[in-house]
Amino acid sequence: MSIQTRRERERAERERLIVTAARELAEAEGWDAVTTRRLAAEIEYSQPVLYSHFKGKGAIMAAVAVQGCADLAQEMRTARTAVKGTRKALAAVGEAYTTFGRRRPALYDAMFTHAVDLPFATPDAPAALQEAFGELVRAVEPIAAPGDDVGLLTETYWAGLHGLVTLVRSGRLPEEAHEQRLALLIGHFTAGMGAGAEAD
Amino acid sequence: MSIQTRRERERAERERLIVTAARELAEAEGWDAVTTRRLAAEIEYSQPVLYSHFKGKGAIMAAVAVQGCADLAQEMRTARTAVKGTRKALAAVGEAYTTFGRRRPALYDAMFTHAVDLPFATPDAPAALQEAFGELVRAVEPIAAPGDDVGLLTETYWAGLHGLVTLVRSGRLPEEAHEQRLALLIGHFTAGMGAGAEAD
DNA sequence: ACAGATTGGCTAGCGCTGCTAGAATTCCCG
DNA sequence: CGGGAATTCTAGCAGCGCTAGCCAATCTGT
Repeated sequence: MSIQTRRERERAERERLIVTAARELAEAEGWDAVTTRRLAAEIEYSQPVLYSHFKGKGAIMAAVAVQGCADLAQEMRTARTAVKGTRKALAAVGEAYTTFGRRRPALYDAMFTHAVDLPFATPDAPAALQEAFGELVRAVEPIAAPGDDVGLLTETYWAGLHGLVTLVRSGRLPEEAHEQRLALLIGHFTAGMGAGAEAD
Repeated sequence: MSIQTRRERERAERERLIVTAARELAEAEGWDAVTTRRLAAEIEYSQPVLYSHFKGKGAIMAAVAVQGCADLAQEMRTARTAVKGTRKALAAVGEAYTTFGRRRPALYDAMFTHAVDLPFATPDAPAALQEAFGELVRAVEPIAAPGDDVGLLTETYWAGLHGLVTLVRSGRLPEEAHEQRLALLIGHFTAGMGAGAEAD
């Protein structure tokens, strides 16, 4: 039994190594540079080893994406709990989200841009995904009007943030006015709130 | 001179043929199916002919994207002028935009998702791009508050629409509640308007 | 402790991609 | 009708994701 567990442990560690190498390579040189040959060289094994861990390159990217979601969730939580007030919390989370997307573009692409067959909006989505979405929900929920569906409202806010990130990153929108656009988005989502709800 | 012009005319026609074939193939089977070999077979020429017209596959996709922008601009204009009232106009354009994105996903990807080196937010952007954005501006401008920068507000609205389209299309958001999310987005963008501005 | 079974990794290769050099053909003009 | 220019095609390069089949190291049963 000890031998079995040791092997499983080593195998799990190698799997972690693959995912880490893929993420680092992608963040350093973009996903185009992440080829199975290059990745195999990076982990100092031959190509077929990758396929004994993952079904293919897409599955490796999916694993990186899940890891990235955990990172994003943590950054959003930190941002949200660092400020006081519902309006500020929504802004902080929005800021954290877009900053993440612009600071770690390759990771962001794996998570939200590239086609990747992960279950997303279902109960059997990976925990990290649900955590990240949950952070958004916690920020949006306080600004929802009485009759609003919080889930749908969160998804809509998410879409706004995602649009800003992707359009800026792909050069469709100039980078410089990003903060102003983000402020506009947040402003419109908090416009319906009661005026005296908080002391700014 | 007559011969020269005839050749140029034939050449221009073949270029149109390439772009059309690329668009149709992409819309029928996705961009992965649009290989240079396949495209060459489709137009009944050999591969290198493509490279005498375009710098590479990316340039062909860019040409398709520009053509798509013209289509989108027209559909948005039709939608906008078909209704009366600023709020309804904004909704109609948003609806037209997202419908376009979901009805012609391959075209939409070439325009707004895939990396393509087209000048976007500059004066030397292709006319079709500026037209499409101009249609958005015309719909957003009436709902802008006095101090607002209309351009930035339009970009923000665009980002919201783009986020909705891409997240739904990639399976990150369930398709069914799309209309409700769109209504939420539009609602928040028109929330600041004076109540009696129009008769619904 | 040793023979046989099993696991696991590697070499080599398939079919495909975007793209291009150089041969071959076609066309125009004198 | 022949020479020169423009144009198109054949053939191939390097690299991609992925996999079949061999080979060595390891574990198991006696």
